[in-house]
Amino acid sequence: MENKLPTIKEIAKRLNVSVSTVSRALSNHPRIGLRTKMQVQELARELQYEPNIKAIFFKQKKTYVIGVILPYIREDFFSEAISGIETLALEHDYTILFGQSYDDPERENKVIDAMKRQRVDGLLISLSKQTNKYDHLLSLEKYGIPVVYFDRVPPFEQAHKVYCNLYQGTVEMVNWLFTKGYRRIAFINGPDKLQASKERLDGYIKAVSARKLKVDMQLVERTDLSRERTYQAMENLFKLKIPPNAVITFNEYVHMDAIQYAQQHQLKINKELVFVSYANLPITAYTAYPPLASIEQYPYKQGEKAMELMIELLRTKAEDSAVKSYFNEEIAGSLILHEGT
Amino acid sequence: MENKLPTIKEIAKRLNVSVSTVSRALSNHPRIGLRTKMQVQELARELQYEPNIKAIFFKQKKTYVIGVILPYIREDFFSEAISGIETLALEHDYTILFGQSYDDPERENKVIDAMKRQRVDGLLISLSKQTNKYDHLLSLEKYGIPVVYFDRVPPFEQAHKVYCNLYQGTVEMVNWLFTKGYRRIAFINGPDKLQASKERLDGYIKAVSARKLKVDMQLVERTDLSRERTYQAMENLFKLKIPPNAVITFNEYVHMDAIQYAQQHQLKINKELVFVSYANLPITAYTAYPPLASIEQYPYKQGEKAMELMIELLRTKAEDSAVKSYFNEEIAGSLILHEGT
DNA sequence: CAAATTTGAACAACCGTTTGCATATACATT
DNA sequence: AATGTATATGCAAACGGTTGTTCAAATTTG
Repeated sequence: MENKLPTIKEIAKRLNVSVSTVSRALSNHPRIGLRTKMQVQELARELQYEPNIKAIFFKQKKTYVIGVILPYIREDFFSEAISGIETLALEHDYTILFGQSYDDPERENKVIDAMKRQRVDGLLISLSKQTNKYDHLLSLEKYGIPVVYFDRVPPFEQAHKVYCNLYQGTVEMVNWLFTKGYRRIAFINGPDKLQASKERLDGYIKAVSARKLKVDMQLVERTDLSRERTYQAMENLFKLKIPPNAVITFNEYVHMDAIQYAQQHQLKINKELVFVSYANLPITAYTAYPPLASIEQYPYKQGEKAMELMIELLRTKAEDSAVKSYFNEEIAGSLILHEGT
Repeated sequence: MENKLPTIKEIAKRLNVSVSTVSRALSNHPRIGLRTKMQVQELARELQYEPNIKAIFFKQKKTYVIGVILPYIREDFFSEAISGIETLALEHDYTILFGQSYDDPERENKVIDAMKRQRVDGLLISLSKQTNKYDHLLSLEKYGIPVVYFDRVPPFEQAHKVYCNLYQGTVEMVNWLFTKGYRRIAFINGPDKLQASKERLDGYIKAVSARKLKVDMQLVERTDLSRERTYQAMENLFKLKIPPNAVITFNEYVHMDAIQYAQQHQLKINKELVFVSYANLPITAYTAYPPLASIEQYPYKQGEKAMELMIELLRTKAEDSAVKSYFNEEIAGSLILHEGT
């Protein structure tokens, strides 16, 4: 029963020719006679022969496998991103090896090691929000495994990156709130370490100060993205003497937690205060209080772009590894207004 | 710069010994002298040698890679399932190769082929809802690549399966609605081909007839899971002379679409009619009208279980491939009531 | 018709590692 | 001194392919 996968040897033996002949016949080498070629090809078809890519890759020192590591596949943002990656990968005959870090640097390292052991051709990674040591990643590059970071990118220059710049989008969003008449705009930001937090904050400060207003740092809170910390942030904001009438949240998971807090505390959402956010996840359309506006971060596009760079890196690697410049691909986030505002 | 990954040969050359000696020294073979062993091990450490697992696997004819194919990673159900798979896989030193079918049999086959080419040790798959040909899958098993189906399982017996039985849960859910006083219970089912649809319907019919009531087939609708078809189903139900006062939806994506329809048509949700569903996704907690009750299908557990079976299959494969019985693992879905009912 | 050229196919090395078997010392035993 | 026996190491084959080189036969050329 256990039909072994047919090999080139098997074909050679049956046809009484050498393996090299079979190999060449299959790849249509001109030095092989027509008769032999036909015979080999027919038998191959008959046996449903498929070359053992592992053996070939092994020789070529390529695996055609790209590792992808992201924090939580549950988050729509990342499942969209991996879809972009996968689709492009498939088109170029790459396959993707999957791993989650669960925002835990230790697990992240474990997964990185597993991928290294599997000898992936390259690695796409969106960093855990806690990651602050980069040796594991850097060592990959030393061994010739290119790494492209996307969305959650490291703070240093020497890396290939794809991310969404939120600075301009944030400025736009704040301006939009101002034109709608909201003056007291709170901002619940994410973890300090993330570049994305810095960009958002810079945009916020820029937009507020452009109105010749002093930035009130009491209105700027921070959350580690846990529900508890978000509740805490909301509490701090709403016990202020003059509470905000608009809240910008770091992303829509924070948004939903903030909304829940607001509901529990009888705040009149969309009346006495409004919410705007980042990510523009489709799921919010189904929720009771979607953000009035949200900044689209194009996860699918980011994934695609990251994979595109990877393919480029792998293509040029062989040629001149001397030219060592880094890709730094910025996708501008854009403000999406939701219905009925 | 391009530090090649060090090989056993490299070490052998530097120490002027043979590769076999190095290999044995590293695996602590007793026939190697202490001095040599130490030298080899030290140099290995120094060069940060790591064995090329690909070469070893190639020899062993194992890859330690398990393919996972599912319809849409975006759906929480599947991202939970893959997390269960991944975690267990990692514990057993397996890595997972990822692919989505997007519910398209053609793409499904492409991905299956890619996985076959990559010579995965085994395949876990949740079928596309359109799949009705199984040759691609069956051919894998012929070549000794075990396949375990989860959640969306094929209709025939000869396959390893893990799924959630919804029959009993559905009976419970209908009974619960009855005790709450709802008598006119509609049912928006999913595609006929899915076993899951059949189970749900059987449970519904069983529970209704157990009350000595005649099953009114006007109350049973079907959707292909698209928003349009769900709207259509809702329309059919609510133009009945006596419209339902409770609706069971196939899953929570259908639920959310149905809710949207209800809102658009000024139906008084949770007043003149109530909704219950399947899947029990956490996201519904954030929505305006979560289902009053939902049947938990334990995606994480299903993923874990499927991987567990796979590990078992791979473990026993070597031994006696004669014993060819199929695993058929049923996990009972359970009714979860939501707050405030 | 011998020499040169083309054609078709086999040989062998290689990728990195493991492992059964052979070999070469050194030492102990008759 | 001859034999036996550990002990430590090397050789070579194997996994499934690719590819540069060699070699023999068939064909063309002068």
